[in-house]
Amino acid sequence: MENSPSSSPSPVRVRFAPSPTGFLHVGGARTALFNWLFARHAGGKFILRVEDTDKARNTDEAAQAIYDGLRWLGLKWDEGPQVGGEFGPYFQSERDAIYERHLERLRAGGHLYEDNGAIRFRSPRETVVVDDLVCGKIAFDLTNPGTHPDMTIRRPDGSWIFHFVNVVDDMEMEISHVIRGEDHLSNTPKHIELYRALGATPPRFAHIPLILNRDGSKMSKRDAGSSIASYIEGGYAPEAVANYLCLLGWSPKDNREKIDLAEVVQIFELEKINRRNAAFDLDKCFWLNGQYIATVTPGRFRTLCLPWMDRAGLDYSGRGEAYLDAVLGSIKEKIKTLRDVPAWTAFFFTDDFPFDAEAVQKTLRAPGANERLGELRARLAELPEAEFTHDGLEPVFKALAAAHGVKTAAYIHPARVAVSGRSVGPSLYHMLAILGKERVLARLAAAPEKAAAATVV
RNA sequence: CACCCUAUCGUCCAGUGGCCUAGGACAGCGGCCUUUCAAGCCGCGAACACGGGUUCGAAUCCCGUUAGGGUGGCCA
Repeated sequence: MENSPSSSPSPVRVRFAPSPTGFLHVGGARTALFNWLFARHAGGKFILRVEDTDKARNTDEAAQAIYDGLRWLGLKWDEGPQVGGEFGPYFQSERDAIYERHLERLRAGGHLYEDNGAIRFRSPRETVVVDDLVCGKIAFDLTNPGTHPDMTIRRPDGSWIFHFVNVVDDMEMEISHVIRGEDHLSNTPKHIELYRALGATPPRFAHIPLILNRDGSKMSKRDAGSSIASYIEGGYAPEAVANYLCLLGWSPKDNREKIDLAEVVQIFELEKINRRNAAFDLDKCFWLNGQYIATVTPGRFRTLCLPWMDRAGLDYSGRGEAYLDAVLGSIKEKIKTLRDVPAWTAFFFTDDFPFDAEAVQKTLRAPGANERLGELRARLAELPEAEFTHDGLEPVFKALAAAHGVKTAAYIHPARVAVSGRSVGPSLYHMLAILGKERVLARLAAAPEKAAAATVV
């Protein structure tokens, strides 16, 4: 009565089988991630199958969001659309002949009957035990047709119903473990009936808990953070999102939050997955993203930043790679998302940078600001080029402030706004050192005029 | 309505009979530092849903209640 594991070790083959809706849901992404982790851990295959039953229109476009999302997360599939494989086609819309064949087998076995033109599967009416890797053994009593009606597997128009094609595909593709959302748990006994009627041994099942909103409601398309695209567009690092998704229902058990995906592959086990639904905490994902950005290697950080700088039209190539890396290094531990990159770096690459109205009003137009900028410029002009470094600049500011009996901040703030147009940004001395003496002096000199000209809202 | 799953701080996760006056993280609050900050550092508040058992002993096991989620489609 149970779908017990076959005694002979079969290769691990798992699949992610989304329907192409035009976007990749975080819940789906996590299901894909867990499948991928399990496959990688076991040295098996991760397969992508597009369940586009009776949705022939725009399939390619709609499926693209899924490909993009999975690739972005780093989840490469071993078989499926665009990469091929021996078990294709990987679109249900192209597997009609296969379904027909199995339909005939069921018909020959006396498992089917017609109902108003639709085809139904006659349930054996037994108690079916699902032995789930996450949920344990669960007995479903299917003996009552009133509560468990025979499922339809084909519509009068010839199109197929999910339960049937899903089972046929998993069987044909030799899927060893079906790892899917818990919303399918109650359907699993029906699927097992189908496998048996088809003379097949059911795969192992692992139903993972669902991802809900913070308030416990079901996450819908419109909820913030429900689409993977929102993370791509929001300036998240894929490794941060993947890491966060791992932590929803699974944990390394040692209170670590930041953990490399490569390490998760090593220690991931389906049996350790929580059985409880998880609420999605966008704040924590955001925080984790900041942690990743602050600690990635300079090379990786540059790779993450460049698309954003390109999109903003920044010409960052003029001063060379060392300059670029110095600039990026100065903001790396400060920004929380890649979205911030253009605004935080634009002034490093052009003299025609915008001035923040509020910063101008509050700092540059403050009483005495112009005088201080003038004093500062005079002192910095005397500083040798070679000492235009963090350590060389700091004493100049301090000495100047001390001489006037004011806090160093009195010079720091106007200087920051003068050279960057903003009140927030990288550490000031580092920022000045990267810009270099010439540009700093020029900007200090130009600031009063710019402040006067700037439109304040 | 029936069946299934679940039930530890606001949220995520740890805890699998004694190490728990329950630990970590995010968020919140307070303080410190400071050259801005959505930075850093320190600290505080915050939970075992409820009721019965079992046991020398229960967050951990059992039963019930309640709550949340899922399924019951000719959606996937």
